[in-house]
Amino acid sequence: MRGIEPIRRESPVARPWDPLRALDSVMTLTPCRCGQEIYGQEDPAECWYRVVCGALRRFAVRPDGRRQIVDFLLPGDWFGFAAGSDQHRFAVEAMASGTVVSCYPRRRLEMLADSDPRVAREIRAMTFGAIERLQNQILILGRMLAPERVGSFLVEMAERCAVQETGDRLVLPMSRYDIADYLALSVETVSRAMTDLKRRGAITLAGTRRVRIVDRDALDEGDGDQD
Amino acid sequence: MRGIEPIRRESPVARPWDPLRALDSVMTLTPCRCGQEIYGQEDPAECWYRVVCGALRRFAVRPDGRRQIVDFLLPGDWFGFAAGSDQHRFAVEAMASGTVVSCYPRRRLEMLADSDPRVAREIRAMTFGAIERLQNQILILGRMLAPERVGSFLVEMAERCAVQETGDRLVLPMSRYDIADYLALSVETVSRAMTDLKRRGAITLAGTRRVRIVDRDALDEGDGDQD
DNA sequence: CGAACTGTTGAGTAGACTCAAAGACCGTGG
DNA sequence: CCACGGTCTTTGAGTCTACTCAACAGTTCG
Repeated sequence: MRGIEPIRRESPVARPWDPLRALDSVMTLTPCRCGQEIYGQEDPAECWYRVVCGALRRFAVRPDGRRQIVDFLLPGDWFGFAAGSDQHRFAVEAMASGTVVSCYPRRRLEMLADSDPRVAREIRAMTFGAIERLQNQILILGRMLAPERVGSFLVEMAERCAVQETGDRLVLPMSRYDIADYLALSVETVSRAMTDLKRRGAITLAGTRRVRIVDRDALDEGDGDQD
Repeated sequence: MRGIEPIRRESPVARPWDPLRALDSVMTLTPCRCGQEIYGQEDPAECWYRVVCGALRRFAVRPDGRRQIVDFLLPGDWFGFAAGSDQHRFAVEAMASGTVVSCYPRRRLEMLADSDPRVAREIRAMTFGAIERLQNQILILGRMLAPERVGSFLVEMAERCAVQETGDRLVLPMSRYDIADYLALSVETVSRAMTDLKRRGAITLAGTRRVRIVDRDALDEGDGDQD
């Protein structure tokens, strides 16, 4: 079972009390095949989820059939808390084999939060994390040029994957199609932008998903005007 | 002092306990001139805020000088809770004269939340509201054609302003420039898209900010292929 | 080994951006 | 009250980016 060990985003350093430990009692683990649906668009929202390992995509399908990805979910990320409503607005699917998520019955979790302020704090922290991801995506979508968008996307992924130790080497868990549907670009444009960044010397590629970030500033400042 | 009466988004119907009442003790009211800054990008995040009346924009300014608006804030909306960090990532400015916001010291609010689960619930509800707005903006930015984006933006504003009673009549609190910076379009394109939707019969305009939605479906299905 | 999927590259087109200018609207001050 | 300056808004002309359609290379998997 290599590569399926749980990963905690926050390193488990001397913390007086681990909120996740307390939630373990109401949690169930679910392993997923690649492409497997966790829940569908408009399914009832009965559980909150947390990525243990692997990667997932959260998306909506428009009436015209176009798919729009709203979030990529990595180990440690929470998802599935529909805003107030009892219904999901987006579907969630595993992008990698060996993905495992933990499920927390919503009612139980809310009861726990009512009885223990530390759980409530943990829930606040998790929603703030979700807000940060959404804001980052909006900033990325606000870029006008395709290489800028792809570049800042790579920077965000690098930060989320915490690749400081790996020397800015990064393995993308998603396909070009996924990136295209996340950035609101066509696949061809994503591919061209990658080639562009490579030719420009901002990144190097080993295979299609193994990216090494060479010039971080060139990436998120856009393809810009520097020489 | 006409037009400056507080507006609650949730109608104050028979609700056993009003969480906002409990927060009033730590709250201070701040009236703002049009264009006035509530806080700046990277200011320390000491307070959370709530819009009492008026309208504000939340935005970032890029290194290249372009402004990107991340959220429009209307009466009842909370803002200013920076994700975990002690620093804001965006600036907030009033868009209308007669705007009033209420400020809640962050530490105090968190202490209140720890001692009263109903306050914690209220905070959860408010963050879910923020998440919903961000997701809507991502869905809008995901549209490929300018008239689609402007159209779905108008639908969202109509829903947020709760114009059911006014017969789909809507007064935009923001300029074309603000809309452009929200939709990641140029001002000219926003203007052309408006004229387009008008010519198409999806909306009518009285002045520049008074919009009447005639054909809602034509708006958020895009400019589409129907006839 | 073939089929399906993923990824890259090319050619042509359509939509959005920039630059430019003119018209509408607003608040101010004479 | 009206004239004025400034901002906001609209429209036009030309350029450029990204989309679509198409073909081909590389990979994975049955």
